[in-house]
Amino acid sequence: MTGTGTFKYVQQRQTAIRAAATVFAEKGFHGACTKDIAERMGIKQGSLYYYFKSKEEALGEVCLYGIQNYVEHMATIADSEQPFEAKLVATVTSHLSSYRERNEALKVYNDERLYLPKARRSRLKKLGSDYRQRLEGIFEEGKETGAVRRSVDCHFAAQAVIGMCNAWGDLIVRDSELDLFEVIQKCTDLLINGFTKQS
Amino acid sequence: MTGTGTFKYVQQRQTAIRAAATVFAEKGFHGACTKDIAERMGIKQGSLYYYFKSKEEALGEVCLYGIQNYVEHMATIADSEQPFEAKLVATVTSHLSSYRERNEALKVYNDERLYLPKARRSRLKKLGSDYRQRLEGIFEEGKETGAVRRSVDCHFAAQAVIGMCNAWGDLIVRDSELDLFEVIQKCTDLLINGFTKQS
DNA sequence: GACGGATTCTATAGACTTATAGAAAAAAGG
DNA sequence: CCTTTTTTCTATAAGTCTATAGAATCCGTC
Repeated sequence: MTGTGTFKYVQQRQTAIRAAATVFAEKGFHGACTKDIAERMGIKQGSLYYYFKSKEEALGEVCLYGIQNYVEHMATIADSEQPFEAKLVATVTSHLSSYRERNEALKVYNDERLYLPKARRSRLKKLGSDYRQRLEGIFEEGKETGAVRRSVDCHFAAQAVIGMCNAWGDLIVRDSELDLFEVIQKCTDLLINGFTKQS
Repeated sequence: MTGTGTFKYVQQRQTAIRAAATVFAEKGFHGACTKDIAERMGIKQGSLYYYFKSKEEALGEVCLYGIQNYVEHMATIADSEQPFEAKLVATVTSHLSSYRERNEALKVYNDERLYLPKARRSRLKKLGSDYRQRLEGIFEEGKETGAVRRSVDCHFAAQAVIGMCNAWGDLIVRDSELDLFEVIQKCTDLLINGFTKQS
């Protein structure tokens, strides 16, 4: 039935998650139908239920897959021994790179997670707010070391970084020609000028 | 039939648009059903079609209603005789205020417009890109007068402003306790520090 | 090549939605 | 108060979609 640890099963479930990510990103959770997802992975609609108990479960897996990566990465960045600016650059780089690597999953997390059943949503919410808090911590640390201007509101700053990354992430997903490193460069430029003391 | 200019008709169509905005914002275009919208305005599902030819038309009207306001306002700002910083503040203020005043419609424009039929979508797209171009123009002007740093990419800057406003707008719609003017204050602070020369 | 589990298929029940048609009610006008 | 117009209602056709059940196929192993 389900949950078997076969080789193919694990592999195919992964493809299923990616397929779902693509379709959800394109049509939204409610606009997408299970037939679309199944077709994209080359199986028939009914067969999809071999991998997911329900459409909602598929959404949950996509959302998790979307943020896992950069949320885990954040712990490393925050705990590292780098100066404020380097941490900020690392954060933006990690966040925006995730949009390229994981393609649509992160976008789906941002746009569709509120359609998840409550239990699953609050688990994800925790990951999200951990992320924000750690970022906030980076700003506070920056204030202590004198890198960040005294007048900066760290909570606001963290939110602004995330918001900006997501806004650009959307464009990155939509337009594959967009130069990722140019975007990273300009975002960090704006943020460093906006938040740090001029030397 | 339709299109009559009766008093009540005009008034009710307006309520219909607002009702649709709320429901679309909450459940997304595909997740919302015409019954939800009708109920919210106190009529039965079928009666909604007295005001809209289709669900898609409703979405179109909501999107238009969402941006009309601040897009029109932009022309005034761009053409005015203020220094760069004042124009930037005015833009952010106008954009974020729209989120409060027009409630969900602007959010719907951002999140759901891609589900519109092509013809309608491209008309809206034009409004959106006019907006961005004018904002870009403000930055270019700022560069000429020396307010904006030479290294700034005006196209990027305009996109960043819009992205940041939308990210905060989302939070503003979701959390009605958020202090609008505090957000405006901090956003403009970040942007001015990020893009202009320090005095 | 027969067995057993893993994977996919077909078919369908049941629920929900949009949009329309025509009747009914309400409001306006003379 | 009767007529006309506007607005809302009920009922429903036609379509779509999720999820399940049971049959069929694939595939490695003995």
